[in-house]
Amino acid sequence: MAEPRWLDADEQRTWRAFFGATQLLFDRLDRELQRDVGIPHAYYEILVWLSEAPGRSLRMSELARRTRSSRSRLSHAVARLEERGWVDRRDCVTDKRGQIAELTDDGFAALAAAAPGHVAGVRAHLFDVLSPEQVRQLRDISEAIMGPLDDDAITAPPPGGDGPTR
Amino acid sequence: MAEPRWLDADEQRTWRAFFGATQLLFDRLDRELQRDVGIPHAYYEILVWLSEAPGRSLRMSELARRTRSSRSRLSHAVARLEERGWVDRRDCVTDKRGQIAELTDDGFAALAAAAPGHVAGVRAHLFDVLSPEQVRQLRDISEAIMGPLDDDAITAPPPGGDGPTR
DNA sequence: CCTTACCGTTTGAACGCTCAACCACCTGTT
DNA sequence: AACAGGTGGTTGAGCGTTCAAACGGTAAGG
Repeated sequence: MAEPRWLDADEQRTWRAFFGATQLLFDRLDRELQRDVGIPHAYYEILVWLSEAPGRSLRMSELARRTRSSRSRLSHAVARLEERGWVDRRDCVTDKRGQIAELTDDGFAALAAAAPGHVAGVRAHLFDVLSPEQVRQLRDISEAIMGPLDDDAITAPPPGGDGPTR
Repeated sequence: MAEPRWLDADEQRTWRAFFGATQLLFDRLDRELQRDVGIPHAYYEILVWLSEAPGRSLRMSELARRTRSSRSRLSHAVARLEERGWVDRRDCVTDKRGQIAELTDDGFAALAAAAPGHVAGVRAHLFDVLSPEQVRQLRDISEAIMGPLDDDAITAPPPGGDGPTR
């Protein structure tokens, strides 16, 4: 194990600010959504992706990919949304293993009711506190971070040496 | 409710990038920590704050404030860490309602073992993919976001903490 | 004192997420 | 045709977080 390279004072301040900002921001948005619509943000994302898809429907596996969710997580989530009557499940014709999730009219209505408030929250807590220049910077920074992580190898680490480091 | 001001194409791209980046980054760090140490990042934060406090101990309420956690959440978390033998609870002398959480030697050792890997992860997935200029920008952006959301800001950690740096 | 309101902390139920099975189906090889 | 290995999706147990309720302790006014 190599000697650790600690964060210097500047890096630590940046890290704490970044960590705190994202924690506060997403906590806040999640809480607002929970209060106004009664669902967590992850469920809202599912509704959004479905609403934007042709036929308001997507295969489970594709929906999982887009929401960056595990299949298991999505399965549980769609089950909940189905209980609420906001999503329907039907079999896939071309692949009998497949399931297709479709947004119901009630689900669409719920999303339409929720969206303005949520967008207002994103605007109020994010875009309104940044300059146009900073918004541009944030996009570049985010894409730089996302790039290396977005490899679809999000699953399991290679079975190689399992030393405590990594 | 007034007419919603939707996100334009640029804002949407920024929002999705930011959302995706933070989701991927924190998921990854959390997963690494869970695999290497067997605790979620929130628990790691508790250990860090305790290690930096004088006497390696803090009142529950103060610890909750610093970790931006609800009292309930912290209570559950400390109970778990206590089961593991990494934290002790004792009564507060000056206020009989109070409880004081103290990091045990085992807890300190666990943190010392965990920290290098975690810092390496933060470096690899965040700082190493950004230019120095971008790091500076990210700090400013984060502080701008955090400002309005942080109801009771946290003053810098008291001097003389003896913890392993983050 | 006694009351009333507030504060610090804990508790238990409900819920979302993770992880490790598991089943059904598809695909390629022989 | 048959089989092996991979893929799509679900299930249930276990854990962490939230929420509302509870309980003892403190503080301030009569």
